[in-house]
Amino acid sequence: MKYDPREYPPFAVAVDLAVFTIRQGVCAVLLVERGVDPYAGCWALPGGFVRADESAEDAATRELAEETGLAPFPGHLEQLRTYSTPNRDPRMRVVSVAYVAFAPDLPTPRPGGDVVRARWWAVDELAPSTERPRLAFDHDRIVADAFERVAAKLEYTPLATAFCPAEFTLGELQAVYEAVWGVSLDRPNFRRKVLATPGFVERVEGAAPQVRGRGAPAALYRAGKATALHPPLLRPEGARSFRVG
Amino acid sequence: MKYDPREYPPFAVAVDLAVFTIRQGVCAVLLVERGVDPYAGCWALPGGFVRADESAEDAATRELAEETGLAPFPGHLEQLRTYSTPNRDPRMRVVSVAYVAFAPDLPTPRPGGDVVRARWWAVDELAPSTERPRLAFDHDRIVADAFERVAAKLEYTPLATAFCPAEFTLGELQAVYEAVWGVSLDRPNFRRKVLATPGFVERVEGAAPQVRGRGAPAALYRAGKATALHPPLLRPEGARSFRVG
DNA sequence: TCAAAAGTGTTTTTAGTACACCCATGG
DNA sequence: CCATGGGTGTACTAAAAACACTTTTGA
Repeated sequence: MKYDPREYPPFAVAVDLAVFTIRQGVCAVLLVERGVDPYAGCWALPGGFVRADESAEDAATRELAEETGLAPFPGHLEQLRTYSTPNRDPRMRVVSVAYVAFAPDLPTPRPGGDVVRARWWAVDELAPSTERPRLAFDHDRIVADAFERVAAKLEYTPLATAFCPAEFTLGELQAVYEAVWGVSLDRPNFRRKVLATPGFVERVEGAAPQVRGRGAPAALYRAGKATALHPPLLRPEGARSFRVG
Repeated sequence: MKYDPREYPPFAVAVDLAVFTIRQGVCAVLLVERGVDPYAGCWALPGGFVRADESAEDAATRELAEETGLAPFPGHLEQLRTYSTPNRDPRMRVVSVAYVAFAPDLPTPRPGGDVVRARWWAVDELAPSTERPRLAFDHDRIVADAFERVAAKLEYTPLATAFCPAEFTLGELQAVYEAVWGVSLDRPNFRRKVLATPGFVERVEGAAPQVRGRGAPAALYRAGKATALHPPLLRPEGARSFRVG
């Protein structure tokens, strides 16, 4: 490769975060309202520029801690993909590395910096067929890709546990699957499947705290050591899977 | 977001291509030998810088056509992930968006530009336990990630057909699976599985050309319209799946 | 005592596996 | 005529789906 400067035009590199959680049985994503142009007043994914001395992963981790106020972040963070359409940001050439985070129920973040407001949006509120907010840049596309990634990851990894607190019941775990996939699952079969998969969950000895409502007290589990599910827990036919835009 | 220039330090953005094919029943990846420092004499993935007016996808498509000499490229191209460790390129800050390509057997590319040589490397030649060539930058990591992506994609998409010519026999399709996964599959069961999956392959009327060796003439198929396999074709336990480095 | 949630059991259906076997072709 | 690859059939096994049922708690 030659050193002709025209061969490597300068780009700004940013990260965008699609942080998902389950609140009241509904899958939701965190958006912030932009206070400045471009797209002032629009909702956008939280994010920021990658600094000169850090990797995109570092930038995503840093922004995630800033945005949620929690360090270390208790959930799961992974790279989604990179968006690089030339005019996706009208100000300048910005390449954005998008990340997906799976979070247990977090406190609603306090606004700060250029952010006017921040709130959780149920994924249904952003679904294509509904009246939905206008998102900044290509963030509707990123949200759709991110949500599809979340739904797919639940099939072949145990990452549904990343939506739960450190100790959880099988009912809570099932609620994660049902919220993300938009279906109801057969409880006995779900239970058998989870317990039959080595390393998915580990039993925690001790009674279940009876703060979670009526019914018999449930056994508590924590996340196991497996990183993949063999065989996978495939979503049923009618499961939700939307494309925004 | 403010317009403080320190917030968006300049980066060079590059694409790297991990192009895989099946040759003589072996899965192989295309590498080029670098002629200039850094890493002169090392083998590297083909790639180049993203130009000011194109997306990373465009750059990958362009490089793929240049590298293989074929436009349009007959196989499948998809984004893998982005690598952004601060010192991955000693010259300057380079963020690289890596792509994976699935190719039918291509002619060995002619060198050109800064490339001294180019050749196909069997994935076994790059496996961790063997004496293997030193790869430039973090390309051993990218190759490993890319190969894992290929092996996984065969499970739940019909993209094995992208390794085959436009018309192919079920034996050739099975050979793709066996080469990538490093296992032998039961032919009757593989056949049933493929034919039972709607949209995986379509029958092509007409006889099979008897140029492919001995045995009875095989029926010809072409790729179907499905984009995913329901249910997936999971690799057996002993299937190959290596991490380089 | 009833609704809600946890947990167990059983039957049916489906998908996957492991084979044995015949056919067509080229050397 | 036999090795090689294509194609069919069939029995066995494992997993998934559907659903009935008991238990434990809070209201």
